[in-house]
Amino acid sequence: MGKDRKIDMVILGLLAHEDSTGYDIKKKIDGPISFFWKGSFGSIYPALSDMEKNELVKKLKSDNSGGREKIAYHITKKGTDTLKTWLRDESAGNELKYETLLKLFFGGVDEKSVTLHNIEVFEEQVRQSLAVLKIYKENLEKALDDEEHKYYYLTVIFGIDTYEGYLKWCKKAKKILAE
Amino acid sequence: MGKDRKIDMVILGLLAHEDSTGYDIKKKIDGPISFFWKGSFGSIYPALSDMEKNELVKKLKSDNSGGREKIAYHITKKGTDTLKTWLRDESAGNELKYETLLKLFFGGVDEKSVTLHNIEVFEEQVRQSLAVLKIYKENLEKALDDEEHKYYYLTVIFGIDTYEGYLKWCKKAKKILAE
DNA sequence: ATCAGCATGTAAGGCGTTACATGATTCA
DNA sequence: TGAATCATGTAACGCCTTACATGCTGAT
Repeated sequence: MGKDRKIDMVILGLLAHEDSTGYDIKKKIDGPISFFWKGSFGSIYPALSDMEKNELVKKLKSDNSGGREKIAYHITKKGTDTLKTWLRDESAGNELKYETLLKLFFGGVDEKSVTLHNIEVFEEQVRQSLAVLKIYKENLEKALDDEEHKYYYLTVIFGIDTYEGYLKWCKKAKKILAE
Repeated sequence: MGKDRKIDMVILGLLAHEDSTGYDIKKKIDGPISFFWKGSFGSIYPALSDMEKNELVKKLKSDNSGGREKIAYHITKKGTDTLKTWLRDESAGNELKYETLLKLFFGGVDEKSVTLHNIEVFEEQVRQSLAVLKIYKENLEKALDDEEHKYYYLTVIFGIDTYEGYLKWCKKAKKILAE
């Protein structure tokens, strides 16, 4: 019976920082957040509507100057309270669906070369993601005195540490398989 | 339009190793696989039915001796081929929904102590999972000559490497926040 | 002219969870 | 007797993705 939609918290979190349109929110989710969460228009717009009905967000008067109408949203007091309640709730469902690991686990069904190739593909993806994260990190280190940026920085180094661990594992795994 | 249900592959992968009932499959998923994939009865039984219709698995004659009837399934040639096709497909959607990171990212909205506490809760969970994985690892190292166990072993050390990375990050993060 | 990007939204449908329904056996 | 475990399945419902519908502006 839930009302447990996490996309609501993502939107509320972003709105707590600044008023945004659904389109803006989508762009932000596709940025650094995309390393640990995803969201599509098909989930963002309905979530905004629902939250407006529940008075967690408020529509600002739409801007019709230039282009299609733009509807920016502002977080309400009730919205901020909801966000804080969620932040203070210890329980956090960290659900991973790691298809790479699944393929690895069942690798014995097929030839060894198949698994080896899958590891290499994974390694390449990780390397690319890591490169992006390192650029984020460098830019952030120039502005670390800003308290707001600190939290962002922590998620970025989380990604870097994790991905570096993955790369180490890839090397190890290839060696073990070759034996 | 997809027919892209990954639970099918989990089931097929497990059946490739040995004939099992839906109940058995659930237990196996709740074991070591649970670190990177989840599955409930509500998804397993319908998946088995569908795959039987599509001739990927075959019902073995049910065993009525003792307790409720037991229906074991066996993977067919078509099932094995489907599994291999998936294994050989490079694309792997590694979707993470990391609520801990989400809370961290929006931590600036609330007091610092809230984030600090969330990190500590996360740290404790990781520590516990790590302990379980290390037991798996020890047991596996006694039977590493078995080629089948090698793949299992690789997933376990993946978990260990990853979680150790998380712990390192937790320490770092607490320090940065305290500054 | 045409295409990419801006911008909002709906519709269909897949995937999955939780809770429920059912019922036998084993053990305290 | 009652709880736990074994065992299969269905129903209701929630969440999300993809694809579609719509239409403006600015650059090529």
